[in-house]
Amino acid sequence: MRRPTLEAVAARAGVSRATASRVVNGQTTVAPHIRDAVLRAVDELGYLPNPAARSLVTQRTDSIALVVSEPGTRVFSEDPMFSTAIRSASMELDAVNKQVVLMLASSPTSHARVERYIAGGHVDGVMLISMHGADPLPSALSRLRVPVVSYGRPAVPVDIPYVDNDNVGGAEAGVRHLVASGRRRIATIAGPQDMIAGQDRLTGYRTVLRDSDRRSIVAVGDFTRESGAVAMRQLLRDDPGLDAVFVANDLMAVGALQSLRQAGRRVPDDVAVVGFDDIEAAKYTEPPLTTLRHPVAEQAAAMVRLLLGLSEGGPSAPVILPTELVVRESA
Amino acid sequence: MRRPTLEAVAARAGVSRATASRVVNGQTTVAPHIRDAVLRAVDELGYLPNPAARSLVTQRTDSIALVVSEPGTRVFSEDPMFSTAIRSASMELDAVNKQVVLMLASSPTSHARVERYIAGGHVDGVMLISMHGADPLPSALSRLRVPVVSYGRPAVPVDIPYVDNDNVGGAEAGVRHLVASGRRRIATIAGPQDMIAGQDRLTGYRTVLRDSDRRSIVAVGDFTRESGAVAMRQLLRDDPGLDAVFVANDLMAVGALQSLRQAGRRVPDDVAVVGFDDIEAAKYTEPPLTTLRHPVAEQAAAMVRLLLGLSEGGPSAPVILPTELVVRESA
DNA sequence: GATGGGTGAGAGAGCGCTCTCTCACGAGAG
DNA sequence: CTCTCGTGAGAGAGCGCTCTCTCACCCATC
Repeated sequence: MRRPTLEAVAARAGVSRATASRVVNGQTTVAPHIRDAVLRAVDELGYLPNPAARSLVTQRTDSIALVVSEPGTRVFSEDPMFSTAIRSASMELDAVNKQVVLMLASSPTSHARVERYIAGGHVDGVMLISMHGADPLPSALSRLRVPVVSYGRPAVPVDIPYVDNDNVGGAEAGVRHLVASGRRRIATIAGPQDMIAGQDRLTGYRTVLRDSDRRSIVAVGDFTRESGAVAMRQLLRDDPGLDAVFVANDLMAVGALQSLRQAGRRVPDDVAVVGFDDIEAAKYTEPPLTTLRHPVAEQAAAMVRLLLGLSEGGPSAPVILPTELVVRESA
Repeated sequence: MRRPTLEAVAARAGVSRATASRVVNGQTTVAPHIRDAVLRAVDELGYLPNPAARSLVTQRTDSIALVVSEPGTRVFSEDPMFSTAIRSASMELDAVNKQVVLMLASSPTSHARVERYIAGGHVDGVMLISMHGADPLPSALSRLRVPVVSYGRPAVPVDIPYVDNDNVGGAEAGVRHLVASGRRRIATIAGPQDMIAGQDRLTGYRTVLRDSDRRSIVAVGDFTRESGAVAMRQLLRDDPGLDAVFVANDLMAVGALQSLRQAGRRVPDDVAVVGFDDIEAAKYTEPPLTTLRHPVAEQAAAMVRLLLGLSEGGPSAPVILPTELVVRESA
């Protein structure tokens, strides 16, 4: 006993399959009483259109791939940015009745699989969250004839519209806050330099330090708490006299705070700390973290709109969202 | 200029469409030289099977829905359990070439949408992450003729195989640890009582307290940091003399630690704290958190295997995974 | 009263694939 | 040398839907 087909609905309503199809798809060129008859039949039979059959002829799938490329296990699970972005994009797509196909690509094998999948026409569009510079996916996907947008500026110059936040400007604002509060020796824990966010936030730091005649003191982390803790210990060895540190994301700032505590430095009295992202956890550190807020959910939603607009020939200019300094107790 | 079809491949290789199909689908009843000719044609044309056409006849979609039901915005984004589970399930499904369709259902509207989607035959199976007791989805989905498995025991008794961790046993171990270290007045911050994890962890707490002749002191949170902070303040008001608190998850424990700090209590000297989950952040609290670890990734992977087994008539007995006490400095 | 245009419904051709059924052919047995 | 059987390849039906094309019918117009 299989599922009812449109044929069955048409038969029950006493109309042709074509008319039933028109009603199901909401066309208006159907007389009201016929329309009602069809809808009643749909209801009685519990009819639901077969998506495969529909896709076959319409050449649409009504689903969108959300590709998260090269997610380090820890980072993906721990950094709430991912889940926030995924959630927001998902809700935005739900609203227009598109489904989200989630693809996590970490190995060359899985990159190839993703590429084949997209090329195979399983989805109508792709949202790419790719942070890593060496990632082959942005260029690979941009060659396909599927609309692609990116969350964050792609690391390699490639013709993909994207939505990003103002990483440089945010970093500048954070470091300027430290300068303004009289800090002299301002270090930074930078993010990975093969990621745009890592690069840009370091650029912002350097710009302000240069303009205010201070020396850069740089350690590099990989956006995990652990790397933040390690980098902070190294900075304290390199320059025991530092009195502030700008950390490229909150997760690393959490690690840095722990290292400072273990080294006996008081925050903010001895060392001021500014983070980046304003994750929820930033309110619960000891002391609460001064950081730069950027609208992750809005960025993801904007990305969805960009993608949907693209399929309708809309504009494909990058969207850059602003960043806001949130002052708490750490600086 | 559309994509090459199997017809084109067959023509190029000089065989029938049926033979080309056999080769593409890896059947062995094809002579080697013909097989090679077809594969060469596939390669030259860049042929990829049309998934809609294939699904239409095979009645399979090779994709699995991952339904996260009723995720409070904050909890979903902040609790790393979700991303860990999603990641693990996704990787496990990738390995068998199944795609993950992610559906977040939070409102009655979206519940209906999910149900229609599943009933519509878009997917071959469903993995349900539903924590809320009043959630209509478990029973709704179990009525469909699609295999369904659940991450965590469903709150309402319903015939869905599931994988869960030993919440009761874990809570007992945590509280026993507090008893063994000589704590007298042991409170708890319980999780929401319409969630199984909330109920079971409270049950474990109560059992041990009863067995050791202590009085229960209970506040209830909703698994967010904020609610943990609020609950802790309330407990301190209710019983200023408490010397330990068992918190039903780490996120709430983070909030509780903050409230204890603000109230001037030292941890663990004045008040010992035990959490639950062992999220990464537990290592970075001040002081680091003693907690109960359970294997989220393994639980998700086991859920995938359960689902895949189900479609092949495998067993559908619930799987319960063990929990382990991780002693750090907070208790 | 004949003609023209507009509207609503049906007929039927595919979309690209899988799979059953059929058939051709060659080898081995009698 | 004929018959049987097994193996490998082709023919063709159909999966369930959309959409174009066609046509019937009604009303307004001259």
